Amino acid sequence: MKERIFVENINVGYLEKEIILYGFIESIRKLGSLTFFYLRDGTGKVQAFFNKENLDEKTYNTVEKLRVENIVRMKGILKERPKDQQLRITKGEYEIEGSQLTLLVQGDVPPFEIEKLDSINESIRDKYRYFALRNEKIHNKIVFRSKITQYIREYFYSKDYLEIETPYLIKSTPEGARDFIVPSRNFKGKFYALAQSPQLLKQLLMGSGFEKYFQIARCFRDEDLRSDRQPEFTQLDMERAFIEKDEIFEEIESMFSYIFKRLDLKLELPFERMTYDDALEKYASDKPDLRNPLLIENYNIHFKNIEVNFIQDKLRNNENIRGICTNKLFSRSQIKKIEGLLKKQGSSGLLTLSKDNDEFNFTLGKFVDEKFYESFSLNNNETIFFQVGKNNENILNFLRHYLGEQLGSSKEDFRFLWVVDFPLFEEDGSGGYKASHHPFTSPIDIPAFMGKEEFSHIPSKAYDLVLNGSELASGSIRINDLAVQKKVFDVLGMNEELQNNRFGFFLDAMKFGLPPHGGIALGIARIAAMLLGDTSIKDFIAFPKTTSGACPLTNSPSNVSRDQLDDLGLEIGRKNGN
RNA sequence: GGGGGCGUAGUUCAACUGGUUAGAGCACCUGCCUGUCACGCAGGAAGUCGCGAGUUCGAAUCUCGUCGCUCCCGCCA
Repeated sequence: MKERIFVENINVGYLEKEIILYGFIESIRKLGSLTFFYLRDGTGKVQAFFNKENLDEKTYNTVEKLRVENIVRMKGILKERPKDQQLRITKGEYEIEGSQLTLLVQGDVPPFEIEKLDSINESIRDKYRYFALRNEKIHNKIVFRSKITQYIREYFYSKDYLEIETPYLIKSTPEGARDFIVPSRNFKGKFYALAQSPQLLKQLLMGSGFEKYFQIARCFRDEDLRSDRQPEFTQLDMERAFIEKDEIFEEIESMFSYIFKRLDLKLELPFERMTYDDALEKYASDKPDLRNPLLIENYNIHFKNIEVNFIQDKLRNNENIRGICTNKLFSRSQIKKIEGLLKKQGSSGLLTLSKDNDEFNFTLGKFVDEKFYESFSLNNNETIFFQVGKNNENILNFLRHYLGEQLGSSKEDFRFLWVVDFPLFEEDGSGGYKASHHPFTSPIDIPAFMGKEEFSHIPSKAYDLVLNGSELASGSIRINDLAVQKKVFDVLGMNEELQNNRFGFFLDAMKFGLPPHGGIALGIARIAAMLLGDTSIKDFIAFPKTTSGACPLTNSPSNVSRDQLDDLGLEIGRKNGN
């Protein structure tokens, strides 16, 4: 008995020979006694046809019964197709004249047409996800992601890293994201949490002498979703002992270089670097998209002497006048539209200054003189968009993006960027502090930090890797000194008891000594999505959740039985719905 | 928690200011068809207008509530 061959392996060597294929039926065309279709297997598509005249009755009856998405085995002779007939499917230059057909499975009529998946409603696609995944485009995204994972493993193994698993059922530590909690049967009334990341455990591994660790780890965070965020997601998690951040940057750059090489893509090294402060100042974002060349500038000094009350009030109130200069003139209605969009983002208004045929046009034109205009050294056909405000980065960021799109900034390149020196803490809005990365991040200047009483702007050794405006990775050099760690916990408002309660095991480990260490974690689905130019990660996950965190395919979350609850010593108290 | 968009046949959409029996493409079913590849032609079946109230002589359409999908803000150490 002859062996099956895969569509991708079809080649001239099989011409005029009998081959056996397995797969799914797509796009049937019946023309009397001729029946054409595409046969699709896991590797591609090829056209096949059956001619009634040359078939035995049994095969003919099977061909007559054939429906789209049926699962078959077929035997036939491989033929070359005339040049003018070839199609852009995987093996367009070939076709198979079938002689035998076995209908392995004839399922129900499909819930939608696979080829039209792009326009099918998300809820339908998700409910029949296994079916949607037959679509070539999504199928290939899952394949692509698998390749990325493979290359990452290849890279780290080649560099002598150990892949070590850490538990998913761990102790709940309510810092950071909300935990998914898991009740314990043996310890009734107590709970595990699903790991938000392997953070503390990988740090402990550093203390165990595993100096080069990596893991492709699932992370669970019970927070609201976005198109680039799922409640469970996979990270490449890595950590090394005796290392500083430049070495981590080099390692990750070298890893991407390897991935790009395997994908036959070009990549320039090293990646650009920018401090967090610069990123906010020039791009109003801690993850700037460098494909957009527009920069934000501070124009306070130009407005210092103009006689407009609301401007002076705002400047006295420590608000800033920041703006973006573009080499284009905008119509009144375009500007009105932009102002409307900005207001939706929370802006209180929009000022513009432009120069057309040496004539200046400024929103507050009647309140300013020549000196004001001269201070800008504006060229003809340029327009500056101003925003007045404080902590209005989201508005400026929106404006920069919008103007970038209007001016047609490139969508093609891969612009990697390290954003460094994130602040150690952020104000939490109620007089306290919260960790801006996580509480295990080392300050840059430890002695200075240990002496401080005020913690607003302490630069830390935390860094992000940004690609085209999307955060791909986040990491830091960690604290490995007990006193420093305890002081961070203090600043976060945790008293001694709480520290021991939540992180006692970790503080103990520190007492016995953790080497200096640091690492980083990269979102795998995001990498795959970004490399293909997608903003949503959903298609890179075989069975994703909806934006409410539900799974329409399996209908989770769902109720559990009385018995299950009894086993766990649980009772449903307050609840919404049924 | 807040804001925007959406929900009508298996599916994608239409149905004006409320007004006869809610339409169309694709898919599906039947028949014809030897080079199709968005095959073509003829015919057919197919609907709890997301769900629940309300207004009205009359609701897919208006009002209120509710559920779901999606995008964004908050949130995501």
